[in-house]
Amino acid sequence: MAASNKQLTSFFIEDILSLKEGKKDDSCKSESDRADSTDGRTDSEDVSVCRSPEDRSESSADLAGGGGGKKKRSRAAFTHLQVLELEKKFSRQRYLSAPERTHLASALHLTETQVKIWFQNRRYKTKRRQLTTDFQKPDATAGSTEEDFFRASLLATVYKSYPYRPYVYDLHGLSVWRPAL
DNA sequence: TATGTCAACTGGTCAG
DNA sequence: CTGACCAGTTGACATA
Repeated sequence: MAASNKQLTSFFIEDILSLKEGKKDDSCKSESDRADSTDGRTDSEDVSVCRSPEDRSESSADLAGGGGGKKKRSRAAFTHLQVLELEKKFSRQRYLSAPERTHLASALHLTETQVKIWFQNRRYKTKRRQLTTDFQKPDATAGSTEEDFFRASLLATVYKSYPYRPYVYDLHGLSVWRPAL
Protein backbone atom coordinates (compact mmCIF):
# COMPACT_ATOMS: atom_id res chain seq x y z
CA MET A 1 0.00 0.00 0.00
CA ALA A 2 1.52 3.19 -1.02
CA ALA A 3 1.41 6.33 1.03
CA SER A 4 -0.88 7.95 -1.39
CA ASN A 5 -3.88 10.13 -1.02
CA LYS A 6 -6.27 7.39 -1.76
CA GLN A 7 -9.02 7.15 0.75
CA LEU A 8 -8.37 3.66 1.78
CA THR A 9 -8.38 3.93 5.52
CA SER A 10 -8.83 7.57 6.13
CA PHE A 11 -12.07 7.19 7.92
CA PHE A 12 -13.34 8.33 11.22
CA ILE A 13 -14.23 6.41 14.31
CA GLU A 14 -17.81 7.47 13.99
CA ASP A 15 -18.02 5.87 10.56
CA ILE A 16 -16.85 2.57 11.88
CA LEU A 17 -18.96 2.65 14.98
CA SER A 18 -22.06 3.39 13.00
CA LEU A 19 -21.09 0.68 10.59
CA LYS A 20 -20.66 -1.74 13.44
CA GLU A 21 -24.13 -1.14 14.70
CA GLY A 22 -25.54 -2.55 11.55
CA LYS A 23 -23.13 -5.41 11.30
CA LYS A 24 -21.52 -6.99 14.27
CA ASP A 25 -18.63 -8.58 12.51
CA ASP A 26 -17.35 -7.81 9.09
CA SER A 27 -13.92 -9.23 9.49
CA CYS A 28 -14.73 -12.00 7.09
CA LYS A 29 -17.41 -10.46 5.03
CA SER A 30 -17.69 -11.24 1.39
CA GLU A 31 -16.31 -9.10 -1.35
CA SER A 32 -19.74 -7.76 -2.12
CA ASP A 33 -20.11 -6.65 1.45
CA ARG A 34 -16.84 -4.91 1.15
CA ALA A 35 -17.56 -3.25 -2.11
CA ASP A 36 -17.73 0.09 -0.41
CA SER A 37 -14.48 -0.44 1.36
CA THR A 38 -12.09 2.12 0.07
CA ASP A 39 -8.89 0.33 0.75
CA GLY A 40 -8.55 -0.80 -2.82
CA ARG A 41 -7.51 -4.28 -1.92
CA THR A 42 -7.97 -6.98 -4.44
CA ASP A 43 -10.20 -9.96 -4.06
CA SER A 44 -7.32 -12.30 -3.62
CA GLU A 45 -6.18 -10.34 -0.63
CA ASP A 46 -9.63 -10.48 0.81
CA VAL A 47 -9.46 -14.20 0.67
CA SER A 48 -6.24 -14.28 2.57
CA VAL A 49 -7.65 -12.22 5.39
CA CYS A 50 -9.81 -14.95 6.73
CA ARG A 51 -7.58 -17.90 6.35
CA SER A 52 -7.49 -20.36 9.15
CA PRO A 53 -4.44 -20.93 11.29
CA GLU A 54 -4.00 -24.23 9.53
CA ASP A 55 -3.84 -22.49 6.21
CA ARG A 56 -1.30 -20.08 7.53
CA SER A 57 0.98 -22.69 8.96
CA GLU A 58 0.74 -24.57 5.73
CA SER A 59 1.84 -21.48 3.93
CA SER A 60 4.75 -21.12 6.29
CA ALA A 61 5.76 -24.68 5.63
CA ASP A 62 5.73 -23.96 1.96
CA LEU A 63 7.97 -21.04 2.47
CA ALA A 64 10.36 -23.16 4.43
CA GLY A 65 11.09 -24.90 1.21
CA GLY A 66 9.26 -28.13 1.81
CA GLY A 67 8.19 -29.94 -1.31
CA GLY A 68 8.88 -29.08 -4.85
CA GLY A 69 6.34 -26.53 -6.01
CA LYS A 70 7.05 -23.24 -4.30
CA LYS A 71 3.83 -21.52 -3.35
CA LYS A 72 3.64 -17.79 -3.33
CA ARG A 73 4.01 -16.21 0.04
CA SER A 74 0.75 -14.62 0.97
CA ARG A 75 0.16 -11.38 2.73
CA ALA A 76 -3.13 -10.98 4.51
CA ALA A 77 -4.84 -7.64 4.25
CA PHE A 78 -6.75 -6.97 7.39
CA THR A 79 -10.13 -5.34 7.12
CA HIS A 80 -10.88 -1.82 8.27
CA LEU A 81 -12.61 -3.15 11.32
CA GLN A 82 -9.84 -5.52 12.22
CA VAL A 83 -7.28 -2.75 11.95
CA LEU A 84 -9.46 -0.39 13.86
CA GLU A 85 -9.94 -2.76 16.74
CA LEU A 86 -6.26 -3.58 16.78
CA GLU A 87 -5.39 0.10 16.80
CA LYS A 88 -7.86 0.78 19.55
CA LYS A 89 -6.40 -1.98 21.63
CA PHE A 90 -2.91 -0.77 20.88
CA SER A 91 -3.80 2.75 21.88
CA ARG A 92 -4.79 1.47 25.29
CA GLN A 93 -2.02 -1.02 25.77
CA ARG A 94 1.07 -1.71 23.77
CA TYR A 95 1.42 -5.25 25.06
CA LEU A 96 -1.13 -8.02 25.25
CA SER A 97 -1.26 -10.88 27.66
CA ALA A 98 -1.90 -14.32 26.27
CA PRO A 99 -5.56 -14.39 27.26
CA GLU A 100 -6.08 -10.93 25.85
CA ARG A 101 -4.46 -11.94 22.63
CA THR A 102 -6.58 -15.04 22.41
CA HIS A 103 -9.71 -13.07 23.02
CA LEU A 104 -8.85 -10.36 20.54
CA ALA A 105 -7.84 -12.89 17.93
CA SER A 106 -11.07 -14.81 18.16
CA ALA A 107 -13.10 -11.63 18.23
CA LEU A 108 -11.47 -10.42 15.04
CA HIS A 109 -11.34 -13.81 13.38
CA LEU A 110 -7.59 -13.66 13.26
CA THR A 111 -5.02 -16.09 14.50
CA GLU A 112 -3.14 -15.38 17.70
CA THR A 113 0.02 -15.28 15.67
CA GLN A 114 -1.42 -12.61 13.44
CA VAL A 115 -2.37 -10.52 16.44
CA LYS A 116 1.02 -11.04 18.00
CA ILE A 117 2.84 -10.14 14.83
CA TRP A 118 0.62 -7.13 14.31
CA PHE A 119 1.40 -5.76 17.76
CA GLN A 120 5.05 -6.53 17.25
CA ASN A 121 5.15 -4.71 13.94
CA ARG A 122 3.06 -1.89 15.34
CA ARG A 123 5.39 -1.31 18.27
CA TYR A 124 8.42 -1.33 16.03
CA LYS A 125 6.76 0.95 13.52
CA THR A 126 5.78 3.41 16.21
CA LYS A 127 9.26 3.41 17.61
CA ARG A 128 10.84 3.97 14.20
CA ARG A 129 8.50 6.82 13.40
CA GLN A 130 9.16 8.38 16.76
CA LEU A 131 12.89 8.11 16.26
CA THR A 132 12.60 9.61 12.81
CA THR A 133 10.53 12.47 14.10
CA ASP A 134 12.86 13.09 17.00
CA PHE A 135 15.84 12.99 14.73
CA GLN A 136 14.32 15.43 12.31
CA LYS A 137 13.08 17.63 15.09
CA PRO A 138 15.82 20.06 16.11
CA ASP A 139 16.27 21.64 19.47
CA ALA A 140 12.97 22.35 21.17
CA THR A 141 14.23 25.68 22.33
CA ALA A 142 14.77 26.96 18.81
CA GLY A 143 11.53 28.49 17.78
CA SER A 144 11.79 30.73 14.81
CA THR A 145 8.80 30.87 12.54
CA GLU A 146 10.75 29.44 9.67
CA GLU A 147 11.89 26.50 11.74
CA ASP A 148 8.41 25.92 12.99
CA PHE A 149 7.17 25.82 9.45
CA PHE A 150 9.88 23.39 8.48
CA ARG A 151 9.07 21.19 11.40
CA ALA A 152 5.41 21.28 10.62
CA SER A 153 6.14 20.28 7.06
CA LEU A 154 8.12 17.30 8.19
CA LEU A 155 5.40 16.31 10.55
CA ALA A 156 2.83 16.71 7.85
CA THR A 157 4.85 14.43 5.64
CA VAL A 158 4.94 11.75 8.27
CA TYR A 159 1.27 12.14 8.98
CA LYS A 160 0.41 11.97 5.34
CA SER A 161 2.32 8.78 4.95
CA TYR A 162 0.20 7.09 7.49
CA PRO A 163 -3.31 6.29 6.35
CA TYR A 164 -4.73 5.48 9.78
CA ARG A 165 -4.19 8.98 10.99
CA PRO A 166 -7.56 9.55 12.64
CA TYR A 167 -6.93 7.15 15.44
CA VAL A 168 -3.23 6.64 15.53
CA TYR A 169 -1.73 9.94 16.26
CA ASP A 170 -3.83 10.68 19.22
CA LEU A 171 -2.64 7.96 21.46
CA HIS A 172 -3.19 10.07 24.48
CA GLY A 173 -6.53 11.05 25.79
CA LEU A 174 -8.26 8.14 24.17
CA SER A 175 -9.86 7.05 27.35
CA VAL A 176 -13.17 7.98 25.86
CA TRP A 177 -12.93 4.88 23.74
CA ARG A 178 -14.81 2.04 25.25
CA PRO A 179 -13.46 -1.43 24.99
CA ALA A 180 -14.99 -2.79 21.83
CA LEU A 181 -14.61 -6.40 22.70
C1' DT B 1 9.26 0.64 -13.30
C1' DA B 2 10.55 2.67 -8.87
C1' DT B 3 8.85 3.30 -4.57
C1' DG B 4 6.31 2.85 -0.23
C1' DT B 5 3.53 0.06 2.84
C1' DC B 6 2.76 -3.82 5.53
C1' DA B 7 2.05 -8.76 6.94
C1' DA B 8 5.05 -12.38 7.51
C1' DC B 9 9.46 -14.02 8.36
C1' DT B 10 14.34 -14.48 10.47
C1' DG B 11 17.62 -14.44 14.04
C1' DG B 12 19.28 -13.02 18.37
C1' DT B 13 18.12 -12.21 23.30
C1' DC B 14 15.85 -12.86 27.61
C1' DA B 15 12.68 -14.47 31.30
C1' DG B 16 10.26 -18.14 33.52
C1' DC C 1 13.05 -25.48 26.51
C1' DT C 2 9.45 -22.46 25.29
C1' DG C 3 7.48 -18.33 24.14
C1' DA C 4 7.63 -13.44 23.58
C1' DC C 5 10.26 -9.68 22.52
C1' DC C 6 13.09 -6.48 19.30
C1' DA C 7 15.33 -5.19 15.02
C1' DG C 8 15.48 -5.72 10.96
C1' DT C 9 14.43 -8.23 6.13
C1' DT C 10 11.54 -10.30 2.62
C1' DG C 11 7.98 -10.51 -0.59
C1' DA C 12 3.36 -9.15 -2.33
C1' DC C 13 0.97 -5.47 -3.69
C1' DA C 14 -0.75 -0.68 -5.05
C1' DT C 15 0.30 3.48 -7.06
C1' DA C 16 2.56 7.49 -9.17
